[in-house]
Amino acid sequence: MSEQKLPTRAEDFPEWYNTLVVRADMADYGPARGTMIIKPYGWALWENIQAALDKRFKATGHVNAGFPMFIPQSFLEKEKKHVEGFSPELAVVTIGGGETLEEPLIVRPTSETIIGHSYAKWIQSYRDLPVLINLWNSVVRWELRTKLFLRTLEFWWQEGHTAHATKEEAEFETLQMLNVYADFAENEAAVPVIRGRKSESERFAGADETYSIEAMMGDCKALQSATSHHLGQNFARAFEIRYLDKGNEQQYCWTTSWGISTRFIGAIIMVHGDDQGLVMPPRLAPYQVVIVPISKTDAERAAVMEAARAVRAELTAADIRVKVDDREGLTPGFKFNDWEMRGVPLRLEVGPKDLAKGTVALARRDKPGREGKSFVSREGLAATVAAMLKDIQQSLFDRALAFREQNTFDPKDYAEFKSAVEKGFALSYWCGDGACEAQIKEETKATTRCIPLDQPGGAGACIHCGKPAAEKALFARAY
RNA sequence: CGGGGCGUGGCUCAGCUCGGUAGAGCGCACGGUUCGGGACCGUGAGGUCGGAGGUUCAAAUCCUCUCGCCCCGACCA
Repeated sequence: MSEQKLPTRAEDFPEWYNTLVVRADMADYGPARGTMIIKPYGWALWENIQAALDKRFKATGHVNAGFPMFIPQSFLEKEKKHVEGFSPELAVVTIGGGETLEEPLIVRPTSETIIGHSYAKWIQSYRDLPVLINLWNSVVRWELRTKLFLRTLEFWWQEGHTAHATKEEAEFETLQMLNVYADFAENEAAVPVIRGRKSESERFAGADETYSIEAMMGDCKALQSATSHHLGQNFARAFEIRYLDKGNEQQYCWTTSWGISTRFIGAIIMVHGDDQGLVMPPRLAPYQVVIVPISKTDAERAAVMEAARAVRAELTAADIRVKVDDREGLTPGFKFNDWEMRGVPLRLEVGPKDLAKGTVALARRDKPGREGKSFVSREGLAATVAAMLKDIQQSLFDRALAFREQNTFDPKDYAEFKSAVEKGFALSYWCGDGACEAQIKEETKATTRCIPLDQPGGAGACIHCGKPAAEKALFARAY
């Protein structure tokens, strides 16, 4: 149950987020610093995210498997850049069963190394390729500053790991999965994203190329929402993942990895949420419709509850996820606010007046007050509701896209650039030089989020150093 | 790790300066009146005041140590 008054996004966005996540029953703090408990309501959202993604992974030929959480320390050390990238944030087990271990075990921060070990054993011939495996698991990274869903010591995610015979196939896979993520984000979560390539400094430790989808949050900061890595032959060489080609020659495989995490829940919250609370995209919402029965007398209550259950049955039959709020002792007004905070896309009210008229009241979460409220006939209700959910889904996407475009700038010079990244995204020509990038970061706190795949074409001068630049980069302050 | 703040019922906090019977609001339980936008009344349960040591006739309050958490700076899906 919820209390009143959430801080507004305008007055304190981080506080709005922290309060909301806990109040809306999405998650709670774990007892160990930086850990997170995902509560049933939050996990229900994650399950819907998983289902939407898993369907897409299967459709592109992938299969799921389970890999160990513990990785021999020596594995991490086999790929040089990979160790360097991850060693500061590893959790290491040194004691097991009361004995000091001969070789410490790493709690997986990601599974490239143990995958590499296995693929080396499994792959002998070009006939064994490609290997297309996905893992649903949790990983541990010892972060210093944590925030529920966005950065915690342990987080849940999926990591895909594939091995291919050629560079081209691996490249295709990397971009294919990037597109899967973009499709999921936009069409399931109603989160508009920018697909792009990471700069060298933002690249995954051990990758030749990292791609990401980037989204704008309600405070105009960027959130990397999923990544897809072309690992080249780096892990193949480190772990001896080789195959015999048709000409009977040993070749190193080309591998990829790609992931999206519970962090994406943070994106959903920060993209769609408003000052009333969460706004769940209908396609992923744990409950798409909440029915609030309204009655005074016992007789009314019995009749209203019967109608509520009948409506639930009708909507459930149409594959709509419905919750009847039959809690006693709470006023309807309280329940309205409660479910608005939890972000249920559509509220359905059934009261004595509706029974008399053969109607129900519908209130859209995306449109507050009278504007979003309508009274509709019980006839054909499932179709009415389904259409409205579809409309809400679309309007959430449209609104988020408009917001991003409104806050994305094309600065003419570096002075304009500086104020642009204070306010939102800046799309600017950039020379690609790491030192230049580092200076921009120091001066503005903005980083290159990605080099968008969709480029305007042509060329220009780097927004910072003025050197010739072939591509525009997306700059923003980021989570 | 550097700087700042805080630990008192489930939650938010008051009490500490000036030592003397642990408080409030919210939440929770029960009873009643309510119910189409966050209802109200009554009754009640619940705390070794983060921990250890010290000073004192007496410590939430004073002293010492310790643990933990939050916020701000260097790394990150």
